[in-house]
Parts: sequence; C-alpha cells; structure tokens
Amino acid sequence: MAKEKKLVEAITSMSEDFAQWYTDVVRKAELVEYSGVRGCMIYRPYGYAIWENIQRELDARFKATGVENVYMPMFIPESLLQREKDHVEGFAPEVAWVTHGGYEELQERLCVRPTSETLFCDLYSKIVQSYRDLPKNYNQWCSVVRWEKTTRPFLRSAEFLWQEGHTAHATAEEAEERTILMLNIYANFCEDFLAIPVVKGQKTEKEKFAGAKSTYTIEALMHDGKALQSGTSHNFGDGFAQAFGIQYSDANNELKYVHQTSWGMSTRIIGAIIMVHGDDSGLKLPPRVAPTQVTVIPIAQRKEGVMEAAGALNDRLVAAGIRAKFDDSDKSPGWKFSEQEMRGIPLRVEIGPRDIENGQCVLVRRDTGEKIETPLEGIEETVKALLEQIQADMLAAARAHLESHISDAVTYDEFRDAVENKPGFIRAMWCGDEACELKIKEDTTATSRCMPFEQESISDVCVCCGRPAKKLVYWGKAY
RNA sequence: CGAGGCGUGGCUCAGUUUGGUAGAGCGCCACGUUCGGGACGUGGAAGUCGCAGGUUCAAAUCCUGUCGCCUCGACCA
Repeated sequence: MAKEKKLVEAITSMSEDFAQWYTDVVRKAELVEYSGVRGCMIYRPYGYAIWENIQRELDARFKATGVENVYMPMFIPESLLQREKDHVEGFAPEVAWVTHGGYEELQERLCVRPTSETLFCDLYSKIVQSYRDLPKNYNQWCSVVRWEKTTRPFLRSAEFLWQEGHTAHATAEEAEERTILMLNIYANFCEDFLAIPVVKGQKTEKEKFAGAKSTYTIEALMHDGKALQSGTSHNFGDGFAQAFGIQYSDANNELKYVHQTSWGMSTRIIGAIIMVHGDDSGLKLPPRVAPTQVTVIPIAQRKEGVMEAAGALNDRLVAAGIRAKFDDSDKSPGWKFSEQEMRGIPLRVEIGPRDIENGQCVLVRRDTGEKIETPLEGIEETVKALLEQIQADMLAAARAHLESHISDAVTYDEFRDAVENKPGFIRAMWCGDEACELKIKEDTTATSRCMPFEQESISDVCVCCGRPAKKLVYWGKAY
C-alpha cells in the first residue's frame, strides 16, 4: 500500500478503505458518472479520452498484423446462440433478452450480445469456401452486455466497451500462433503504453473461456495485492467450426474444418490503470495514455505578463506535439494543482513572475512529486524527455511492486499463510485436479490465475493434496 | 441471488426515534480583493424530500408497495 503524502482531502486514502478510494478516484477524476440503469455507466470526456487513446494504439498494433475491422449486429437470435453447447451454458445466466418489437412479441427472442463468437461463426460459415479465403483476421470495437449481479465502474459493468477479435485459420498450428501473437500484443501494449507489467500464462480447465480449447491470459497485480485479468486470447480449435459448419476445401480438394481464435481487451483495463498506478492524491496516468500530458498553470495570473507568458509556453508545447493544456481559469493555483493531481496528468508546468524574470519555469512530476526548475530555452525537448522518463519510471515502479508481491508456497500451511498475510501472487505447484482448485478457493478465496509460460518446479508435490505435481500455478485473490 | 447500508437544492449530509413553516456546509452566479499547495468578503439563484398509494386536521417523518444506488459475499472481462 502506498504511503505517499496525501495532497487531496476529497479522496479516501488507500490504506483506510481501498474500495472507497477507487470509487472516489473514479468520481473525482471525472472519468464516469452513474446512469439511471443499474450497472451501466456514462463515460465522461476524460474517461472516454483514455479509452480513445487505448483504442487508437491497440487498433494500430492489430492492423500491423493483418487484422481488419468489421461491425456485427448487437442482437443474436436465440437459435444461433444455442449452436455451441458449452458456450451457451457459459453465458446464458447473464444474457439480456429482447422479446418485443414495439407492441408485438417477437417470434424468436433476441439476445443482446454478451460476446459475438456465434455471429462471427455464422458469417465465416457463409464466406469461407476455399483455403484461399483464409485466414480471416477480423476484429470489432463495440459494447457488449452481461447482466452482472454486482457492478463496479470499469471493473464489472452490465454494458462495457471492448474489442473482440475473431480469426479463422486453415490449420491448428496457425490458430495457435495467432492466439499467442495476440496475447503478446496485449502484454507488450500493457507494458509499453500503460506501464503495467503482467504475468502471461494459460488458464486452467476450470477458468478457461466457455467453448474454448485453451485460454491464455495476462494478469496484472493491483496496488491492494489483488489480481486483475487484463486481456485474454483463446484458441477454439475446430470446436466452433464443427458446431457452425465452417468448412473449406484445401489444396487437395479435401473438406476441412477451420481453426479459430478469439481475443479481447475491455474498458476493465482502465480499472487496472487506476489501481496499478494511482495513489492517495488520485489518478496517475502514464504519459503515453494520458489524454492531457502537461498542464500549464500560471501563478499570480493577474500580474503583468503572466498570462501571456503562460499561454505562449503552452503554445510552444502544443506546437511540439505535446498534449498540453493551459489552465487559464480564475481558480487559485492550489486548486489547479489538486485538479491536475486528481486527474493524474503526468506533468505540471508552473510559471509565475519569479520564473518570467529568470527565464525559467517549474516542472512538477505527478509520479514522484519532484519539482524541477528549468530554463524556458529548449523547454519542448526537456518536457518530452521528462515524459519519457516518467513513463519508464512508472513501469519500473509497477514492476518492483509486482515482483515484491510474488511469494512461493510449498506446503498448504505456507499457502494459507501467504493468502492471509502476503497480498499478491502466490506461486505453488498443482496436481492438475480441479478438485484442488475448488478446495483452495473454498478454503482461501484465492483462485488459480494462470499457469505461467516459464514453468519451473519449486516442489514435487501438489500444494493442496500432496500428489505428484504437474504444473506451477500463480494463485491469488482476483477482481 | 444472499447480507448490510442508503435515496432530502449540483455534491456531501442533518432533520425521521416522538408527524406541526424544508435546513447546513461545499459547489454554482455577480462584483471586488487575492494567487508558488483546494484564498477571502458582500450579494444572489437553486429542493413537487426517488416514485405510487394509504393513515391523518396535518407526512421528508408513520404504513404498504415499487424503482434505483453503494458495499461485502457467490458468479463473470
């Protein structure tokens, strides 16, 4: 838990009440507002701008690997949803249904998409005939609806924004390759762009996606030591292809089923940004994702020349391609400082009479609070370099937090002790039996987060039952 | 879906136990003085007390129903 000096009274401190802290930050930073419908949130401009930056960057990374965007209907006929058995069973409990059009009852009710596998499958069954039609690498940006019992802004809402990629391939190998490729795109995106280090691995049978052959995940660690699944990539094998009849003729004119993948990242990732980087003063955004990177704040703004100098400084930063904003409101400087901090704007530039006289300004880092007096000459380059430094330092800080919150457990007593006293990931061996996962969850509320790709053996036996161990698993309490 | 909490100006809440003229702080608007960590003064606007019934001379307050929100659990991105 962070112990930085608290600068903003309006936000409950993390150590006092982490959940309330989260809610306060979300509200005070003006990311979202609650709507009249349970679990559906309003994205305010600042919150939506963060999502737009995420979209822009991810979209570019997808397209660089040959992905094309499409848009699917938001309604799925019930009969179509029911085509794949495991899939329906997985989603049925949280599906919203449309039963009427105007005053008339529909002859077949329509589900509001909780995810669009069935629609993509239906499409692929129509447009794929030959191996020459493959692969299909489609993605869509949309919202989906899942009638959740309990909701929280970003982390779990009834309607949420996401992208869902759906691909169809000629071979199993190619599908697996795409699945891993996308997982790596997510992981790299989190690290480079959001300064969030993640653990990559495979989900257990119990935790994998409904209908998938295998599910891969990136797991991030929040400030309170709880894990957040931040992106997933699924290999469907040819299960959906069989259920939906997606076949193609190969080069030898033999009829084959396609192999499919799907992968998604949602607005939940904004919750991760908040809980990985935030502190008691509010949000703390990495420069690359920050809608506003710099706030220019005039001091003693009614004094001769101050507003002009501050405005000119802001113009220079904007002209240099920095996302800078000039706070020329008539609030007091202290107020403006707090606003900048609550909103997590990475860098603040103060300029007042004293600075103007000395040909300088004062830079204040949001991540460390450090104040730096800097000459106005070459300020564009100074700020750019500092923003890069902040981005790098934020990743390093988050990585240090992650690494210091991973503990190993060999015995069940050690495991239980770790769940109670060492917030974070617990590495422990597992026999592969779902019964042990269930028992661990029952006893401790911790769940298997993933089987990391880098496997090692820290013990020969399962931490729970003592039978021979098959896999090293990361466990933890999760959102 | 279980357990708890809560709906009163934009926000946070008091007032409900014991029915009797709708309140405070913050915010907002105007003007002035301020300005290097949420400044101050003066004046001003703003509420069918979530909604619907009921009891009563009289309901924010009591009764019934209903809708919604938050937190914690069980389920999920």
